[in-house]
Amino acid sequence: MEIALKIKALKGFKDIVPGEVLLWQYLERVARDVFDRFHFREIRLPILEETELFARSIGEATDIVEKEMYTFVDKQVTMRPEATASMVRAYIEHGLYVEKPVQRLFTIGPMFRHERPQKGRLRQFHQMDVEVLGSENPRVDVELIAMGAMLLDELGMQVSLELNSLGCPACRPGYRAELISYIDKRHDLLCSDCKRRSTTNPLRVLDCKVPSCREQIVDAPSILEYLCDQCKDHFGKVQAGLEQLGVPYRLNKFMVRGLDYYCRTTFEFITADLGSQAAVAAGGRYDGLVEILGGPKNSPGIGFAIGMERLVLLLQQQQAVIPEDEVDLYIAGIGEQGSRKGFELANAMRARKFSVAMDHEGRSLKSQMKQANKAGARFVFIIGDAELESGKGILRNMLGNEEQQEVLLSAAALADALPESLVS
RNA sequence: GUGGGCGUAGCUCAAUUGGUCAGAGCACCUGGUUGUGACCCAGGAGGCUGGGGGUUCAAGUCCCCUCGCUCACCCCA
Repeated sequence: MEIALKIKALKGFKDIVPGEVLLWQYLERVARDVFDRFHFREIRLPILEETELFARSIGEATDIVEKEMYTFVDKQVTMRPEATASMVRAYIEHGLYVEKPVQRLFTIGPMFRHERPQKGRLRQFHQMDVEVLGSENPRVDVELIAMGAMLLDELGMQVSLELNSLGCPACRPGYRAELISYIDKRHDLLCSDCKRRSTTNPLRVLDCKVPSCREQIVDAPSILEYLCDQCKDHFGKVQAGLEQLGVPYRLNKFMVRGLDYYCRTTFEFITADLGSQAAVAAGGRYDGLVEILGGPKNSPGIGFAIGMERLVLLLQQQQAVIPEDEVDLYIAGIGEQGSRKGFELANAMRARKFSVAMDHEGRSLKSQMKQANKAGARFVFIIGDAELESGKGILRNMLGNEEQQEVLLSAAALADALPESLVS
């Protein structure tokens, strides 16, 4: 170890080093392309918001708000634990609903939750968040879900889609009461967590992983049987739409949400390859949220978030196409004069849109060739005393075997000698 | 907040019952006749074995404490 390098990144905070960044960029590139095809526009949002925003939207009693937020207590501001609240805040603040009745937005960036880190779960993590604000049409639900499926498919992900409806303020309370009475009858047979849940968040009992609890809830009342006519109709159209587009899904009447604002359609794209962090993307409808945050009444919304760390983990373990780092041209100078000329050419070639690498440490030609190879250079241009003398450098094709040619020591000649496909 | 696993070179890991055990592979650097990569060969650099204390003639190797990492629970993307 060098000098006291004692300061390390915080627990749950990770550097994404250059070798991994390629994968992240690939992920973002594919995602932006898909979002664009579905005509979503990017919005960039602040990372810090008033604490109140999250308390009101996510819910005071949720775990996120109760114990996982990074809050500056003396300032009443919080590092965002998710993006939907900010998205809706911006939607209201800028009157976006006036500019365009239905807004289709996405944002990409870091989120912060103070949880114990584990596989696929960090304290600073990254999400791609997609939202449609201003439409209640079930076709929007279908389109959004289909987009998620298309994105994951294009990334080569093996995931499955689970779907449920949570009802609305008109029908959920009735169901909740039924469920509570069902749970209470079996209270003694539940695990300790579920005993606690039965009062704090009874719906959570439905997705407990303890086998004995699962046995108890197999016959629990299903929300789907308690949906009001409007919700039932809406959910039916969502399912029909998914079938029309050929998006496979599985009904999961036990799937619930951790955030208060969700209603009606909820869905998760899950994988079996990430340990306990199975959800790579999840979301749902939140028709009351805009109004709760002070926006216009009757402003429905739906969206979902994609966990980028989780996707990167999957890409890595599924050994998906890992893009390689490479440069077009490596300039190898021999001796002070040669590297001096090379230095000038490198700059000129970069101005001509070629990516160019060069060594400044006075390495031997052999060493520079090795560097060029490692950098993934397509071509190496060699300039030494002899070349300065003749006015022509040696252009070597690194992909072929021993293919070399002489090229005048000028950026114009060099650019002509290189394949046009390299120009970026 | 609760539980389990683990901490030896940049990375992945070895080191018999505590006694040349501080190593290998990869990566890195330099060479293999004057100025040419990938493969190969030869050298080299790199670790106070996470930190502190204890037991012992002797400790990566045993005990205690501490810090860190990791997986899982809770919860969630």
